[in-house]
Amino acid sequence: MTPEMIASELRGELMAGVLRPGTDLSQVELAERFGVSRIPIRDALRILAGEGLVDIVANRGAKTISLTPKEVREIYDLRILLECDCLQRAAAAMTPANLEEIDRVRLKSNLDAGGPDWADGDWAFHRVIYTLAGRRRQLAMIEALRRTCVLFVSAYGTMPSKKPRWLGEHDAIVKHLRRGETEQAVLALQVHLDGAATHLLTHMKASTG
Amino acid sequence: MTPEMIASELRGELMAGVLRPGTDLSQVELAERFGVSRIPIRDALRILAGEGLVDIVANRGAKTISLTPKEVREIYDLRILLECDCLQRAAAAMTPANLEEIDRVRLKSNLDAGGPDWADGDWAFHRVIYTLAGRRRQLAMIEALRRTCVLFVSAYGTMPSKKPRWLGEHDAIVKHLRRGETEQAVLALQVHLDGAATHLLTHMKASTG
DNA sequence: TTGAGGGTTAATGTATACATGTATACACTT
DNA sequence: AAGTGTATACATGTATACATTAACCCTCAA
Repeated sequence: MTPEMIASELRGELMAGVLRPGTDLSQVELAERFGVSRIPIRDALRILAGEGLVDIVANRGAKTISLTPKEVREIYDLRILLECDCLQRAAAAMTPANLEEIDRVRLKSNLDAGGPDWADGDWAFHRVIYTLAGRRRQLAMIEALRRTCVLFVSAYGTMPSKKPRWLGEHDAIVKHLRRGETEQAVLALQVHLDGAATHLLTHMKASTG
Repeated sequence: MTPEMIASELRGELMAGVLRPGTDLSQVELAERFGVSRIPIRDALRILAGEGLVDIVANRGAKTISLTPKEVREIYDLRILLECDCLQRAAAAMTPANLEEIDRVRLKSNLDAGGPDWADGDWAFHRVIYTLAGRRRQLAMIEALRRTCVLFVSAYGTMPSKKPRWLGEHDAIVKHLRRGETEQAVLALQVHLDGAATHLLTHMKASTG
């Protein structure tokens, strides 16, 4: 049980909605649970804090992040900025073989839609596209932002209600890419992300106020 | 000496060029130097790793980051994306009082130009503008990216050679903002950052190969 | 000479014990 | 009765000691 493994485990629970936003993360509890001392737990919490999933306050412990609607909106705006740029760069380097691969991943990810692994499948689709841009840091930043979103999406669990819409938008993006309509593909991605943001914000405001 | 204080101290040395890119950071050495045990040192290193200034490899220690020219280019591209967007949002919310404040900071920062505090002054100028956008996370991301750049800029120390150019570009940005020419201000910022990237890359390639 | 193997050394990683800081509850003052 | 102060309990922070890993060097054989 290395700190990385512990961080990975906690990250999974965070993103699956098991640990809801704002949950206290006690060092002693986690140490008992993972069967280690508090030292590697502290390391794991620092790792997660570095990823922006956990807030650490000196002498007062760690808790999972808790975002205001305004912050959620900002994060989605950042994703739009970074992901649309990534898509544009990817489109410039895209080959027919890439397009086939993308559509294969899309169809496979559709099978996960609505289920517990939906977030993974969705990300697999987006990632296979973004990877073509050859931008490691940008991809890492996008993934970090996406994780914080997933934490909240899972906590509210209302995405399946619009499953056909999300899948249709994925389809639209691929169609535009096939036709070489980069601008429209980028626009479709922007609409896709903006719609997800609006959807999440609606449910956040409705449930907590 | 809390981990935060230690991290802050090391961050300063990194950005001042005292600790050059790729330097090994021994826990025992740092512990002796700061007069604490290795535990708070480990915490400090994790904090810096979260900021992207230090790379930690399990069982093999920590070292200051070392970037390839390709990565430097990517980071500047990300800065262009995030900072231009920030400037655009800031321009939309800008009042005459804000413009005066910005020019005041600009003039003050000119005094630091070429000296050891140049990076601070430069950032003060950019930050006073970006803050108006009201985007905390975006600003934090920009600052993190900027820090990694400063680390390399300091290490090569060739920025003063083009001092008039950088100051002139700051001036141009403010002039465009004054006239309400947002698009041109954004373009000027893009040119400013791209020029800095090109300058740094030229010297990186020339000195190390 | 070169390459593989093992042993030594020095670093990091972890556990335990102790120190410090924070929160809660209760008594006390106003 | 409300607020403040204090004591106690509990969580986090740190130091020391030990375990473990990795790097380095030396030996030995091809």
